[in-house]
Amino acid sequence: MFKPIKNKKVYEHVIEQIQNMIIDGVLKQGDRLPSERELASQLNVSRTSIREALRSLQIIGLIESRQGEGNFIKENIDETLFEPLSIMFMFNKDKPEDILDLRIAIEVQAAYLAAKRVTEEDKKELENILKKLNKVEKEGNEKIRAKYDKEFHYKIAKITGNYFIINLLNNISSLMESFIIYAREMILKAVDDKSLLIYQHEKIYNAIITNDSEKAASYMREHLELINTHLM
Amino acid sequence: MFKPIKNKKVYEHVIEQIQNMIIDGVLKQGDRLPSERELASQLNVSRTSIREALRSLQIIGLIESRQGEGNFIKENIDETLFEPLSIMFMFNKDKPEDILDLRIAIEVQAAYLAAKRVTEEDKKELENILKKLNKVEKEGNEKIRAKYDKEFHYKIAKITGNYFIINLLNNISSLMESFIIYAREMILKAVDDKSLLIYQHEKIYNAIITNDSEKAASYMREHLELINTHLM
DNA sequence: TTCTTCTATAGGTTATACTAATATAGCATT
DNA sequence: AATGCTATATTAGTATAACCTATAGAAGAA
Repeated sequence: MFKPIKNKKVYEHVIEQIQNMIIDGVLKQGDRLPSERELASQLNVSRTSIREALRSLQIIGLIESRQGEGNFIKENIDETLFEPLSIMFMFNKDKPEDILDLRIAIEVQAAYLAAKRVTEEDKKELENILKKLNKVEKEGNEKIRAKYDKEFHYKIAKITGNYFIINLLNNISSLMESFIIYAREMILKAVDDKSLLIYQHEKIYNAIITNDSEKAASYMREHLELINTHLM
Repeated sequence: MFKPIKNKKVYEHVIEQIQNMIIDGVLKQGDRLPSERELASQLNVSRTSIREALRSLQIIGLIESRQGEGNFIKENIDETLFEPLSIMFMFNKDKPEDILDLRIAIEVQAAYLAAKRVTEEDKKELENILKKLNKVEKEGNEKIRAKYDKEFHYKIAKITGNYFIINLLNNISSLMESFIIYAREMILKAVDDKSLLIYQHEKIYNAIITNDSEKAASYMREHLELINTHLM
């Protein structure tokens, strides 16, 4: 008979409004929001509520607060996922290897899609990275080796053009580095037969440039499984 | 050469302390935090700062605020990723199909791992779901069909025991449902040859119960690619 | 016992005052 | 003309106090 009154929290309303303004294109990346006081008066709520909303938007990576300047829609939202993934990792600390399996999921699909979508320009870039990688593979410097290795995998993700894949891979890498320090270097040291790694990279590369998506995926899986077994 | 001076915001300190208490095991899932006023006095900061910290922790899904009761460490953090993924989706609205490729990434790996880790009990459960699915496939009700279809895929993710995979799949499903309403029903309607779907599900099932991870992965990919093409 | 009401305490919201960082403009020195 | 300084306005960051609202549990009434 009697209808219940509204319930939603004020700060939730504020979050919603700002999100909508972004969806509708009123606010774009890099734009500055009205000042907290102005927002408060425009929405007719207290500045505290505005701030709680802004704080939330900041944590999920949507805006950036700069004291003395204002609140801005983030240009680069590549780290959006990092915090939540870290949280999941925290509660999952018994099984850190799970993150490695997630990485395989992403990278295998990345290789598959890359083989389908690779352009001529991509092929050249990928070839360059591979050449550099093979060159330093014979020298001693682990760090440089790790750098190009990372670049190779990252480039493949880039070729897919899939924002989620690029982003997830980035975040997984960050997470791995935070928790398993120097993971990559350790892995590379653990693998005795360096030429095996070179060979695997080349197989992946060849599959991608010949648009053989199935093979690209399975070679990538083979490559990452090898690395995983050495990590355990 | 010159190092920047410290700056950290007060609420960031608060967040850090609470996170550390969780990592160190002082606070466990379901535990109640001290009241806001008590936290404020214990940490010697204002309640405003405490609240901004708590609000942030709430948004990333770490705690839950219940008015009149208190703030609690979340029991079930399955929705942790949803918000950030939505944000990414917002900025990526030109290419909604990217989420489908991410889904393939997750599910292909899920099938691969499931084939390796499946137990006898899992096999029975999966078989039951498959039987129900085949049964309703011939009847008309799309909704029930969609329900069991979803259950089949979810069970495979569950078998992996990988928290990230289960969680990501959940979130991707939510996201798909939010943005592509009734996606699953639409897909099922679009695929003329129902028996093809049955056949694909059975191939995946057989690969998993015979521990053939390679085949499980490739059949799963085939299955999802078919669905994707019908969605575009 | 069962139901209602009261009460203490929790989070939710507002208002106000102050602190700290930043950009800008204007002025002075060189 | 370039640099350095200072005052000022504007912004976010923090603190405090008061009050609103939801909840659980105690107290009381039936």
